[in-house]
Formats: sequence, C-alpha cells, structure tokens
Amino acid sequence: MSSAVNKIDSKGRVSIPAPFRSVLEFQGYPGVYLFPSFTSNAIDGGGQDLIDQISLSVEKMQLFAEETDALSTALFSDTYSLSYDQDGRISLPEIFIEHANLSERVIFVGQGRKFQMWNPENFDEFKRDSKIKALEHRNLIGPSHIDNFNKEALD
Amino acid sequence: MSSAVNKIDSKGRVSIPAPFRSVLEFQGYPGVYLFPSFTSNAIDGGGQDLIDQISLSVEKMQLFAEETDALSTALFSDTYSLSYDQDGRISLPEIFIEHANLSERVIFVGQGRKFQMWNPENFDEFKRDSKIKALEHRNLIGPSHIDNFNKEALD
DNA sequence: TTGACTCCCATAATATCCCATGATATTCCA
DNA sequence: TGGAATATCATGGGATATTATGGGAGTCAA
Repeated sequence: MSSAVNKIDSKGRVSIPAPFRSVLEFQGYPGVYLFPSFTSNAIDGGGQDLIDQISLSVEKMQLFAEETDALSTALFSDTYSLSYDQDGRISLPEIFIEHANLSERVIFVGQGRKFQMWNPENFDEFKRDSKIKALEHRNLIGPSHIDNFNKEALD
Repeated sequence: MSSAVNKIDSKGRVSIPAPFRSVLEFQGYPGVYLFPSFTSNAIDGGGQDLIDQISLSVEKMQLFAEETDALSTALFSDTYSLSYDQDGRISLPEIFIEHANLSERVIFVGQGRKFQMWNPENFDEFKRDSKIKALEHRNLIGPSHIDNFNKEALD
C-alpha cells in the first residue's frame, strides 16, 4: 500500500491510488468509506472490512452505555460511503476538505487495514511529531506489516 | 450514513436527499414515515422496513400488556406517512416544525435503517456534546472504535 | 375568495459518464 | 539483454444526467 500523492482537479475529483483500489474491491465494494479522524486533521478511509468492524464495536458499546448511541449518531453523520467512478475517482464532500485542510493535493497513507488522507504539508509536519517517532521506534522492536506500511510512509 | 443539509422553501417543502430516497424506494414505498424522536428535538424517519419492525415489536409487547392501546397510541399517534412528489419533496406537518425547532434548513442524518431530521444548529451541539461525553467515559466503555480513533493520542 | 396543497416546468449547480492524452510501468521478443 | 510494443494509471475536459430549489398554475375545501 505505502503512500501516494494525488491531485484534486478543478471539479473536486481525486483518484484513489490504484493499489488501494484493488484492496477495496477485494473487500467486495467498489468504493470507500471516509470519516474525519478523531485526533488529527486527516481523513480516515477504508473498505467494507473497516466499516463492518466499526459497526460491530458500536453494537458492543451500546450494550454498555446509552450515550454511545448518541456518539454513533454523531460519528456516522460524518461517515460517507463514496463509490468511485470508472476512472477510480471520487469527489470529496466539503466537510472533508475543511477538516483535512485540503486544496491542491492529497497524500494517501496506507495503514494496513485502513488508510489516511492528508494535506501533504500537514502530514510532513505530523511526521516530525513525537507520535510518529514512537511508531518508528516500534519498527526497531518488532516489525509487523502495519509497521512496514508506516515505515514507507516515513521514508 | 452520511448527512445532508437541505432548505425548507417558502411553501414549507423540503427535498429528501436523493441517496435517502433511493433507499426508501428500494423498500417499496415512495415516501417516508416520520415521527418525533422520544429522546431529542429531532424527527425520526424511515421507510417501510422501519415501520414494519416497529409494528412487530408493538404487537409482541401487546401480548403481555393489559392496556394495549396506550402503547401503540403513544407510538403511532404522531407518526405521519408522507409520500413525496415527483421532485422528491415533502411538506412538513406543523408538529414536526415545532418539535425539531425548524426554520430555514434541515439536516438529514443517516443511521443505517433509519434517519433523523434536525435543526442543523441543534445537531452540531448534539454532536459536540456526545463526543465530549464519550471521551470522558472512554475508560468505562472498553475496547471499541473510540479507542481506535484515540490510539494515536494514547500511544 | 383565500389559503393550503399538489402538479408541472424552468434553471443553476453539481455530479457522473465517457473519451483523450501523456507519463510511467510492464511485457514481449529478436 | 535491450528496446520496442503494450498496458496501466493519473489527469484533463466535453457532454450528459441528476439534484435541489424557485415559482406558476390548477384543485379542493372552508
């Protein structure tokens, strides 16, 4: 998966990088699920697998707390299921443009089962952040495929 | 899933967002069932599936209840079945305008099999509150997708 | 008549389809 | 192996379809 920078064209379209698409299609749905990252100015994305997993967590949560019902409403309201066109492009809802501070270009960063979309400049900044340094450190300890994805993103 | 803001025009009409319509029509009836939410200043909406499901649970409960009418009255008295016109618009009964405190615009919030209609400002507030509460009680909830959202922050 | 509602049409904005092109990557074959 | 033929991909842009919204005209009831 690794990472790739693509352009947002004048119509607001952006290509999902081909390697990402093949993973998504393997999961059965020719499109992506996108939602704003809770903790950073990025967009979290994934395929059917990711959304199935999240739905499951939500159901579990609802056994324990009524207020999580409210939370899932809040989260799902910002979750979009976007199927891409025959050229593999989607057009981003305004809310994502704002949340991730996007303009010309987007970087797709693979993270195993999911991926993130960033404004490339913001991502560079984030890379310098200590949280990523911590992930780098994990590479030294025990390589996993998730860590490999992150390593490439950091190169 | 997803959400969309639409306008209430001078005649009191509002378009049901196209993605929602296609789900409703798939359920066999070109219209919506609407009823005031019990728990918030919002309107709950859905298609044939939702109403079938509610009817079924009411019937089940009535097998055990003495005052059978009270329950279904409570549930159905404020439930409207509104078919939309060829442009996909409905006009909202006054009771909903009041209950959800609507004026210019409505936000439609998808929730899987059903959806809600809110005054956009009220919904923003609701969204903020539920996220804050969820963060406060994160430790009580256990492993969940909230933690996924926060994993980066916690590492 | 007036007011509420519906049907119908117009329009602007947006989204989608479809094709072209240049760049890069991959394959194939002498 | 080297280099031409082919395929894949990101991107641009024209044409078309869909959508949300405004407003005119008709219907019906009070």
